[in-house]
Amino acid sequence: MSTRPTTRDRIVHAAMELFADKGYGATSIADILSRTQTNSGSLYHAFPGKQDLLLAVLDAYRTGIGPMLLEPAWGVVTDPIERIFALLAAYRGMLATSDCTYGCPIGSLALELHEPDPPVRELLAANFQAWTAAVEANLAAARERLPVSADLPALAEFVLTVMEGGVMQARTYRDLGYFDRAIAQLRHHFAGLAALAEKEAACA
Amino acid sequence: MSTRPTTRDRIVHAAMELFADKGYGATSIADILSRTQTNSGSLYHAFPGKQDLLLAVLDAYRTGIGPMLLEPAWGVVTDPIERIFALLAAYRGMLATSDCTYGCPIGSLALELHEPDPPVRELLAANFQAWTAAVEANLAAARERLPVSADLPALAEFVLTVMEGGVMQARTYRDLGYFDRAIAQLRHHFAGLAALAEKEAACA
DNA sequence: GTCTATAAAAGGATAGAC
DNA sequence: GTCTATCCTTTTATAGAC
Repeated sequence: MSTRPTTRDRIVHAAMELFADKGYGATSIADILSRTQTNSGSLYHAFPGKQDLLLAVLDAYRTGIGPMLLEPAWGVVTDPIERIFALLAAYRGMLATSDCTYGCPIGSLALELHEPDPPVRELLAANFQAWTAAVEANLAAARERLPVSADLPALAEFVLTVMEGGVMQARTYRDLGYFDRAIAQLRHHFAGLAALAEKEAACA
Repeated sequence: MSTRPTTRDRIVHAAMELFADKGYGATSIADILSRTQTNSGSLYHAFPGKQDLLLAVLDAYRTGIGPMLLEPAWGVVTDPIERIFALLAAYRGMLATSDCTYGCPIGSLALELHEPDPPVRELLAANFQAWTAAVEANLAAARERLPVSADLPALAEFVLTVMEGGVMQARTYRDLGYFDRAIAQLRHHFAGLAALAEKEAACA
């Protein structure tokens, strides 16, 4: 099943790391070649140009969101609301082990690329969508604990909103406290929704 | 009072626009020279290098936050909580008139620059801090309408969190709805806090 | 599919006259 | 303080042998 990675895969993997670490524009082809110990001929054999490599990277993030992000985060957690906060805790862990340098690579690219070509923008959006869809599925699983008026898609988007905004501040201040306080506010938000739902249940 | 702008000021102004429009890395010195109709000698006479120009831009944002952002946004609004949402509405307006392209220039730079030199990072943080301080002042003015347990600095940070996260998604999807729904969730959050505060007042 | 060599352009920055 | 001309490096990408 697990055969040795192709040169193409090694290049994509190195590009993922470098784009996350330095940004797309600040990563040169030479950086990628040096990290993978390949020559430009190999890279341009696999990809027409740098932007196509970006597309491959964004596609890898999108298809990897389950096995690389969600499944590890949800290992032992089964409660759907807690799974949402376990996902957020995974981002906290990445910030923590990187000295508040590594946040959300998709968010960084989304704000770095100001006028991305349509295919790039679509893949950025597809990544966000896959993320919020996973959150929304958990919200749906906890439907009875939320007010009937709750807009689940909007609430799932809001979780992403808070994660990205918290990551941005934690990175800027190099202080995990900014992320933690954002998540704490989100906890309060969910607690308020749960209280509303209980009140509704009592009146039914 | 208002004398003709110096060449230095015209360069800073052009750089503000271009950094917001294309990003720092994607803006070349030649771009700035062409927009200001100046020559490289003038730019390098005013600034040692490109990064120093970035510092001047970030400083201009910081000192301009009152007259350029807060005061216009707060023109007719006096209620402190509504002033917070008027500020958010100002960002909505900028997104709307730019086809969801122009969001928060500070946030974009904060995520574009992955390892900014300390002075750059400090100015990014100072911009965030000035913004949240203005929000926090409004929260303090509405102190009696918020629960005694409310953490005003954390709540002010949360407003920034939601704004930045909402801008990111609106820009990525090129859809203002993502921003609007984030703000609507924040409205609910404030409504919940107000309800808590009223309950407290009744029990006192 | 991978190698070396190199083209072709763009980038930041400098020199020195005026 | 502004002008022109230019240096030097980096960058993306290509050519063609193996």
